[in-house]
Amino acid sequence: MRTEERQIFGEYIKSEGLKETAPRNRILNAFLNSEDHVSAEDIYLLVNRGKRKVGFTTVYRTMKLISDCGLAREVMFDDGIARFEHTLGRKHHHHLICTRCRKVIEFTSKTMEDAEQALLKKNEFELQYHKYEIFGLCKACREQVGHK
Amino acid sequence: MRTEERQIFGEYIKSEGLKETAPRNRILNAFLNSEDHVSAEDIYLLVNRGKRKVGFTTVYRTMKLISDCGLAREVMFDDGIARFEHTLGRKHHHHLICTRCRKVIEFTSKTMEDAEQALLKKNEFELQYHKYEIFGLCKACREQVGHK
DNA sequence: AACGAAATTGAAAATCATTTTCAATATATA
DNA sequence: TATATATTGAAAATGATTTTCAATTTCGTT
Repeated sequence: MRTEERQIFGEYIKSEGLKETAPRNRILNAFLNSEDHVSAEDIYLLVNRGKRKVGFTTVYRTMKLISDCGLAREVMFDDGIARFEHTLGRKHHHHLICTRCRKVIEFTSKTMEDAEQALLKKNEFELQYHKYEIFGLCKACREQVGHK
Repeated sequence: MRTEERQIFGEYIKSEGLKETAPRNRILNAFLNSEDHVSAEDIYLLVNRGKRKVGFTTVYRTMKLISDCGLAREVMFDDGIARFEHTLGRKHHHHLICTRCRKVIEFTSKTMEDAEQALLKKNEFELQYHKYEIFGLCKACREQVGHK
């Protein structure tokens, strides 16, 4: 399973003159089996549920490789913790983030994309990357907090 | 000058049972005379150009007071450095950020706001705050880098 | 004008996510 | 299989920000 992702990672490793190792494979698997928006700590905990241990340092380093080869994108919300989301075969999106339960909803909007294009042209700005993050309360949390 | 801002700060200080001090006034002045998007370090340097010195700690603490009383908003781009922008009499906006020269252009867009409202309703999400940051190269940097 | 309770200051230490260092270990090519 | 090179992970370093705490300042009250 996840053959395509493994292959991409393997080829990247090879093309960079790096080596395939057990810790790297363990971390890649943990990431591939994770849901979106996992932090380095999340991966560290997932990977170390079993007998053999992997250090924090290796998790950070390997997540960088996984990002560099295009399987993940690092996103930084404003709690100062880097999180990783899957990118293979997914289209670019933005986030609705619940500040109470930390649930993340992804969204895209053609209208917004068009407005952004116009804005870039008007300001003669060359896009590198962008983030649109909307923080608030999700439906479930709104109900629990009593905001109807 | 900046009477209104000073008054707002003074009243906030009083209403919270805090005290007016020289360091606080010096920091407030530095912020009021600064352009937008200054970091704590920027303020620290501005405030300490003269004879009497103010510590880093006090700058951080006072910038928090200035934010709490509504004169500033703390914004966090993704370089991990908190910056402060003026809020009095300014309307909410988003940012185009040049990754080369760090120039910041503010923008607003009715189209995007409307799209956001629709999105919030559709996801039954209650907005707390949001950020739309577009990173890239400004016109000047594009030319210097040779991207026509 | 001085008193004293309460707030403030700032230097140094603590925090916290992440990165670097470096000696010991593992990989893969010849 | 040897050997050069990459990897690992514990511990120390980093860098922005926060906390601690003893010394100092403020301000309402004498």
